[in-house]
Amino acid sequence: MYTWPQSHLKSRRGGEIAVFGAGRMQKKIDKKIAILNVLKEQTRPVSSAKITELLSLGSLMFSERTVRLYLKELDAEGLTIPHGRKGRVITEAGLAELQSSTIRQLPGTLSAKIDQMIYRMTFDLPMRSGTVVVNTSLVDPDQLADCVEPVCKVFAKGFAMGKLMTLLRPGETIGEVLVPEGRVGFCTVCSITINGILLKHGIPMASRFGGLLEVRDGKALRFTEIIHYGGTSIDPLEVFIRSGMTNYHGAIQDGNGLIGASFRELPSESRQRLINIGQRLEEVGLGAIMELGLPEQPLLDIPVPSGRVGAIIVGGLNPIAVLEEREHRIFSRALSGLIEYDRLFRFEEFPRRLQSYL
Amino acid sequence: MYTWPQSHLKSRRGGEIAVFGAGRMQKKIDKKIAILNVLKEQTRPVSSAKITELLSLGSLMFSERTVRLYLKELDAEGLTIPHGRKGRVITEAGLAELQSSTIRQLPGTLSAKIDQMIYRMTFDLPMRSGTVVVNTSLVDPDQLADCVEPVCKVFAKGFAMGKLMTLLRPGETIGEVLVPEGRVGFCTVCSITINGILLKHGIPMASRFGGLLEVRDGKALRFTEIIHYGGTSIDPLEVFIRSGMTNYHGAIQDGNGLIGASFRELPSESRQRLINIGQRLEEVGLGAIMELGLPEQPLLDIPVPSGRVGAIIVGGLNPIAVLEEREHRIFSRALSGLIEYDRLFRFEEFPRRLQSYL
DNA sequence: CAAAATGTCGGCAGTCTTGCCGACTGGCCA
DNA sequence: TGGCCAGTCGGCAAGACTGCCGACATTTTG
Repeated sequence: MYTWPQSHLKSRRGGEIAVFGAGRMQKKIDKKIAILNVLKEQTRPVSSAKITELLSLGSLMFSERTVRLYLKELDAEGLTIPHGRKGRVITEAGLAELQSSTIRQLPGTLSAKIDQMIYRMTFDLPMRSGTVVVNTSLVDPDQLADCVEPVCKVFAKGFAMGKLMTLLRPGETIGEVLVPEGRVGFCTVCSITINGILLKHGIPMASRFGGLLEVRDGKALRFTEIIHYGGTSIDPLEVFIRSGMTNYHGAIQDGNGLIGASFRELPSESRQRLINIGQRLEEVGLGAIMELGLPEQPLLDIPVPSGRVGAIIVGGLNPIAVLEEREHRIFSRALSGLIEYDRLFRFEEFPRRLQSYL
Repeated sequence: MYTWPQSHLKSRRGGEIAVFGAGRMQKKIDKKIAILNVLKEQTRPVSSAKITELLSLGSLMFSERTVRLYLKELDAEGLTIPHGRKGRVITEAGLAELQSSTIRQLPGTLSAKIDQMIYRMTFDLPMRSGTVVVNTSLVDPDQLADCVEPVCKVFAKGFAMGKLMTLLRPGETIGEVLVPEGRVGFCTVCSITINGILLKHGIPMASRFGGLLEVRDGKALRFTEIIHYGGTSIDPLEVFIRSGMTNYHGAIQDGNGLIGASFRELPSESRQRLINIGQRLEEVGLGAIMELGLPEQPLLDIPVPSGRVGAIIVGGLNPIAVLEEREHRIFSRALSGLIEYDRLFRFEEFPRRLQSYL
């Protein structure tokens, strides 16, 4: 299956021509794989529109009609089966096919991991319960105690994702991270939790890139460095923090500094709904939207495709970055795992809670 | 010019559909802009084949025929003019058009900078003269003296780009970097010099990503982290080094460690020529090719598009990374500028030369 | 329960993309 | 000078992509 005629087709002259285009058949295969990949993540039948939407999260842009066309082909090949008008599900054969061709994927970029996490989290906004995605840092409790004040200030100034956090004791695990003896796990809500919540409300928010955001008087000014999620295996904010390129000191002092933030985009029609939901997020301590663009309008000079709006979301790892800035080497892991919402507490409680870990 | 019908075209039902695809017209515009961008960099007429080739350096994949089609349209719009069979050049109007739509570009990714540097360098392999692209690190001469041995070892073990380097005195400048009083500028040849040299020989080598390469017994094993050049504003290797994620200590000790390297690809037919040129590069102290894949074959599990081969190139910044690993904070700038080839000397001279800077 | 609303699917047609070919030009060599 | 080669160009047709529509199924509403 999927043997393609393999450009033997060098024309008499201009022999190189066939080389540059990846080849038609190859493109088709790639698209099929992409679709199967989306289907793989879902348990219930998915419709073509939904698939298109999910695909667009990963910057794959083709129309709903085209997706439907491919689905038809996939049906014919037995890789998917239609479930009436509910949509399609992937078959065993489809999974196998995916397996065999998964080798031609790049080693896990962050986008992939983000998608996964979004599917797995369960937080329900009206119920205020379920799991959220968190970042975890392993730190020496004494060093942490030293930095209680600036950490709280990062929250207070709104440079953190929401107002919530939690602490883990030695021996506890989160995802694949085990808190070792003599350390404490410092968890903050990861900003992609927002994406997850929005997706459950039918708003497909796509993460474009993470970067260092220059703030002036507490307002977002511009990105000084960026790394696209689609092109990295390591979390951009993690990198900037470890490299000591941030400047939270200034940010919490007088509102001028460099903080971690990320750029996302969503369909223009969802804008108003995002504003409504954003308000409710603030109420439950998960507010994170720093800026929201206008349809078609560049945001901080960053252009958005037509029909979409841009948004700036503050980085989840921000509070812990002040430790690194104080030359304390810490181990941070973005997207480390899921945690129940009711295990989180407001940052104001942080100093008191920390006592029991010292 | 370039007003597009702007998706008012919501169909009666399924109103969202039009949103996901970026729109046909938009796609066309993007392609035209891309072509104009290529043309802008060139002074002499360029043919459609050449343009396709250059375009493919930036992962834009469409066929030579398609480029020709667009060129025709551009001609008609007066943005380019055909120069007989030599090719096309961009017109004033074309440049203006580019200017006005340049706003919808992302802030300078590294790819863009790489392209620029490649065009500007002038090194000529047969003549062994001209300029090459270098990375510069500003370091305390005493700290540097401490690390002479490991630095030389990185070169000796072949974990550096070639065998050459140079030193700059306080007050000298390279690109936009000025060596301050009390520091010395440590320059190594940047690995994209290879791309530039190859391009002059008609081989379009595209840089895909930089990453941390795990070496086992001195052999490349796999990438543990990667960042695509197309998606970052900051040099990946710079980042990994600053984050302290490398392990040169091990690499030069027993051949097991983590070093900076980058993944590139080129057309399959160029493979043999690359081998030949690679040999000559070794002779002039610019050897950097660690691994070269086979056509169609994944290299270190990294797939390549059909008709292309992958290559692993060692990172130019590698020698200086040992300093960072010894906890010496240094300032490094990849792609800092151009320097004359004859100002470089072999690393064996490094200890002696350094004396005069102490 | 009927009517309306929402959402899926496939057909059709127009546009975009690309492989292939023949025509042509300019350079090189016998 | 004539023939061969390498490279460019445009025409043509097949294939891919997508907008638009009508046919239906399911859900919601009054």
